[in-house]
Amino acid sequence: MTERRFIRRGEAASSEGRAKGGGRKRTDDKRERILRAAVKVFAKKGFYASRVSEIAKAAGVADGTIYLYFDSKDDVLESLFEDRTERLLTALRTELAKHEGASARLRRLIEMQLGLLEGQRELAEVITVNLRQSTRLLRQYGSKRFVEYLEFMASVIADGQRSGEFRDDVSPRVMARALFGALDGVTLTWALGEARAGGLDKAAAQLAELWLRGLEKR
Amino acid sequence: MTERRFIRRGEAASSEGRAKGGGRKRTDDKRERILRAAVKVFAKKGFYASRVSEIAKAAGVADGTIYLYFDSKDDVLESLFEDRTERLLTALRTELAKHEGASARLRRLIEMQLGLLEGQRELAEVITVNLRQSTRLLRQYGSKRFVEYLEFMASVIADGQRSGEFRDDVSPRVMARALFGALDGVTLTWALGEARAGGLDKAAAQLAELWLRGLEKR
DNA sequence: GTCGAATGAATCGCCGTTCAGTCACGGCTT
DNA sequence: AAGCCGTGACTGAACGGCGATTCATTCGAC
Repeated sequence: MTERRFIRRGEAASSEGRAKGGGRKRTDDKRERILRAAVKVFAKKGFYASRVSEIAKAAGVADGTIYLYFDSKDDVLESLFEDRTERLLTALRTELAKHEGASARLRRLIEMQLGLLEGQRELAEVITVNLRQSTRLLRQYGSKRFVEYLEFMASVIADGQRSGEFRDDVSPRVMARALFGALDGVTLTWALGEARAGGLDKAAAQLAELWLRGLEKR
Repeated sequence: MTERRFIRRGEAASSEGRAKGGGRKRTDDKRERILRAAVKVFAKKGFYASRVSEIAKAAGVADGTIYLYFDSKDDVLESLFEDRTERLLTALRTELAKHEGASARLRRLIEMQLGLLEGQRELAEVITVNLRQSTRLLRQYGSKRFVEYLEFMASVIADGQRSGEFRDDVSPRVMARALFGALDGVTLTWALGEARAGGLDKAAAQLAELWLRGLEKR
């Protein structure tokens, strides 16, 4: 009911520029343009109130073209989410590898999740709000990537317990969910509110402190 | 665009029972029946995938009747949310008044938010998931009741800071958002997952411990 | 008989999706 | 080099289904 068809991934690294004579080859570049447009539109009006034709217009593409790259409107949201979460996850893995100790890593994780969104209010809004709008996404218990993300958070905590840095009388999974929820809640307020610069960074510092103290073994 | 019409609130305390000869007077009782049915339907399929006719059927009422009590499908969700949040808030205010000290009160708050939902998986699901589905609800920065709820949480924290129990280098508002997010995240997983009995209670204990340690002045 | 709550079939506008047609490209033939 | 095709990406008007909402009608209570 929702296989992704046609799509060729990674290919010709898409040198981004419109280049010379608008090619006639299907490009990942176009797929990306659609995703970017979708972020804007979804953020402004929410998934259900967004029209496919609006996304098409914003992407500078015909309505039908969207269906060459995605199966359905739902698939656009899902792909968007998968795609961006994957990026975040990759960035996190790379970055956290540079740090020693569960505390430092957890702090960095919090800073990064909030930090990356600080400059991307629209994306933040789509992820926190719209994710919950596609029933399918949630029913499947979140997409694979999302579960992967939570498991990653849980593993950071579990590592800390194993090394003796963190209390081991709490469930890493529950803590991961709670931490994600906390970050998500703060982001939501920020995105829907004034979204003032630096707001998330300040929140990140406070939250990191709170969680580290809360998890500290003593 | 969304004034609530016709509706008579609180009146005749609705003695709940179907009573004798199904009256021909508009009753709060019927309104409540519709809300209860809406919880079930929304929980099962999500707000957008739910059909007004399904709610009507579940409530044992004609489609059109719903429009005698609510302005629109959106209004049903909004009313549901306002109504239930108000109940929770009232219960919380009463309960917390019985406890001395910000720590005890915060712990009780966490236990209650999770505890009240423990027996009401469907309601939990509607509140955590569906709330975010009505763009309007969110855009208005959450309903009045929701803001009220958050302010209440923030005030518990602020009290603790004033009394010297909690660190005062964190923003009560940010912490309230984060705490709500954490509880919400845990509830969401629980509601969508196995929802095993006692799961939320256990989570409540862990979360309370974590937050109290994190907020503790030292 | 009057009032108005309740009904539920019919309406009607909307919007996701389709698909017949267009057109750019690149290879092939001459 | 110039003309000719075949291919398939792209287009966007038109379709079709769906479901929220309406409202003419029913009927119970007083």
